Amino acid sequence: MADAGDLTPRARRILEVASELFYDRGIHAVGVDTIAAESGVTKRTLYNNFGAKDVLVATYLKNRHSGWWRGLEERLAAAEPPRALTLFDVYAEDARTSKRGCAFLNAAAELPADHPAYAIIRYHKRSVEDRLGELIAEHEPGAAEPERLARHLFLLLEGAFAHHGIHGEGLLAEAREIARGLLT
Amino acid sequence: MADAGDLTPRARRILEVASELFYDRGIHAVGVDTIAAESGVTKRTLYNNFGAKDVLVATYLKNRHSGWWRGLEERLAAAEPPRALTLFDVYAEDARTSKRGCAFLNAAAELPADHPAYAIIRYHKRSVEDRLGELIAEHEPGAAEPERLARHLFLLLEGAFAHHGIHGEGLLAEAREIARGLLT
DNA sequence: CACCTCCTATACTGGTCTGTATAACGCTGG
DNA sequence: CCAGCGTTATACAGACCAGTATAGGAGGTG
Repeated sequence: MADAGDLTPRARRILEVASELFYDRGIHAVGVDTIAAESGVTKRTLYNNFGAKDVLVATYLKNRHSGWWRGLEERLAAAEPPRALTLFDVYAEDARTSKRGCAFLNAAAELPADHPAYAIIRYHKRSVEDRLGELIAEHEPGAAEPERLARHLFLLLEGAFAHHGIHGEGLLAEAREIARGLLT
Repeated sequence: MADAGDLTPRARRILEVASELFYDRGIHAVGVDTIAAESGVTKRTLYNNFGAKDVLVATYLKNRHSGWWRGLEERLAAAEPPRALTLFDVYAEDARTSKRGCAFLNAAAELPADHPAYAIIRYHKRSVEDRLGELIAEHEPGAAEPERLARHLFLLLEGAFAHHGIHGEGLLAEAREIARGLLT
């Protein structure tokens, strides 16, 4: 399960196509034949590069995390305080792009807990919560219960994203407003 | 897609088995052959009773909603104020039973938006949010922004449940504590 | 030139998917 | 008794599933 940078051009293409299909239709609903055909590549090439579907799934999530994280840090570098709200902005932008919600929550809902991708899901979500905690700490250095506030905002964020496909538009904007009211 | 009460004993058995399998392993991961075999019934009987897997899936969620809702109202009838927190208790109890999180969120993550079951998912979650709004209104009749508070607690509740399988124990208890602090 | 790596093309294995066909059995109500 | 219904048992269709086998082509490097 290499980084996307280590991949040959064909392998990168396979990963791109697989990522889009996994996200849009779900992981179990997409077969390797479909991925190979849509990538314009034979199945042999897919298996030479990834070895198994599970590996491709894990690579999909790992790559999605690192790309998303890079974008987040870029946004944070240009953001003005309170930067914790920037996380809500980034989530809202993701939600605007698609109605399928969070790729990581969707994968977690579909995969067994011992799937190799599950650790990546945990890592991603823990990273988000930890980063949120840092952003809160930098804005409110003397807060009474910083961890509790971080958890509070994290739950708002994740609740809104989890319900994006079910509830409809505007939920993340509302969550952002609620979060803004919780910050001094 | 009948109520569970209208079903023949065999059909009820099929629905029970299918419900457990769908919840534990995911909908796409469970085939009708498995359901029929585990129910001690032939596939013909399954199809005579439900007609198609999609119908069985929709019936699974519809039945799960009505059973869960009955349990919720029983708990609410015996609860002391603020009864909004009883919803957190019920969710926490669900979470204690299984690590697989919310059956409705999981199904939504896996199914396309035009699947017959999707409307049931929307209905279930809208019902929960509406009921939460009522419980808040009865406790704080003069609240400044009751809808916003309801949305706030709803997001805490759903965020915690969505992350139950990822994050580990205790998240719903923390969400409950946060919610308690938001109620007067 | 020879080698090596990546790729193509095609076919296949063995299994699972949803859904249907055919025929017979057992119970229950008229 | 008998007709009807839900059921059993077995088999099948046609498609898809993950993954492998075999053989050979294209391009660069020694």
